[in-house]
Amino acid sequence: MIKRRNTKQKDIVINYLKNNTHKHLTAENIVSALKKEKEEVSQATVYRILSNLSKDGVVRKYINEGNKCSCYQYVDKDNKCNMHYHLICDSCGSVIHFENEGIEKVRDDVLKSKQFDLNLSKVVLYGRCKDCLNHNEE
Amino acid sequence: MIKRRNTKQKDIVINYLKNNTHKHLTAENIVSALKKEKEEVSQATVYRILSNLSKDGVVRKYINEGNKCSCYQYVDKDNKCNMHYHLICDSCGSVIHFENEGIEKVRDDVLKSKQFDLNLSKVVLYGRCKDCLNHNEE
DNA sequence: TAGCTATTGAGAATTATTATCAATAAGGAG
DNA sequence: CTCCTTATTGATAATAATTCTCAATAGCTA
Repeated sequence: MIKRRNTKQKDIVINYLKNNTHKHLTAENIVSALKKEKEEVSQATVYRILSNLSKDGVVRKYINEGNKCSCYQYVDKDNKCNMHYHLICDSCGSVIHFENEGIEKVRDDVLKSKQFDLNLSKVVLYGRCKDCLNHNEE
Repeated sequence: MIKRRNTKQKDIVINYLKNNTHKHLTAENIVSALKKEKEEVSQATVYRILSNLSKDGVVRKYINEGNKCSCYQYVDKDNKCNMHYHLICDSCGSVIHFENEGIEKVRDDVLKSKQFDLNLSKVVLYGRCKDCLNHNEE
């Protein structure tokens, strides 16, 4: 395992993420926000830091919520905003938020049988939304 | 809604997908396989056809199972291979297959409350695998 | 303080996917 | 069957998110 060092740039990025736990931020969002705040962190470094933080479980990476780029969010267990799930329509790409306790049962099963700790705040499920079921539009 | 036309190219791609329902194929996989079979379908067309079929629900698109490119699979309800779920480790990217009936309860709830038809054969859940929980490696 | 090496910055490189646009062909109307 | 509208195709350029390169810098540990 690689030993991480604490750097000025890493602090800046983490700090920004901590102040925006209610948002899903892209790497580009972060880069331009920091530029506006005159914080000096290069784009490549932001990508690298996000990649490391994601591996370390400090931030959560969301892929494909309609966009083609990934979003990141600071992991904050006390934050209500983290505790919704996402339904994504395979047909039109729309995203619906929902809450459901059934998935917690799944988590227990997975943890026991597979020894896999399911991240409940990052559940993304696919299917077809009401509109697309009705008119089969695109 | 756009009216689709039946074309030689579309038939070729669908046919190939139907003969490989047990695999998760990338666009590139399909292009090169068809080239090997001397079938004449251009790369751009394969991408377009896959995009259309995905919107029409004929194929299922999987994003990010460790790779950076998307995979496609023909939707075949009688195919056992379609009926497993995926656990993806946020830390190391490894993919674990599992089966669990608990998710079907979630599906019922979502269908009732949100009128969203959850695709049970495309459930991808994130978390941390046993190995990463133990040694926190990357 | 010295030394090892993780990290950074700037820019180039990579690569999956989409857009462009003229040519072709599907399929409905007459 | 023929005409006509327009979806589709192919070749290629364009796009854009992310990764790579590599020399310079700066954490950490001894």
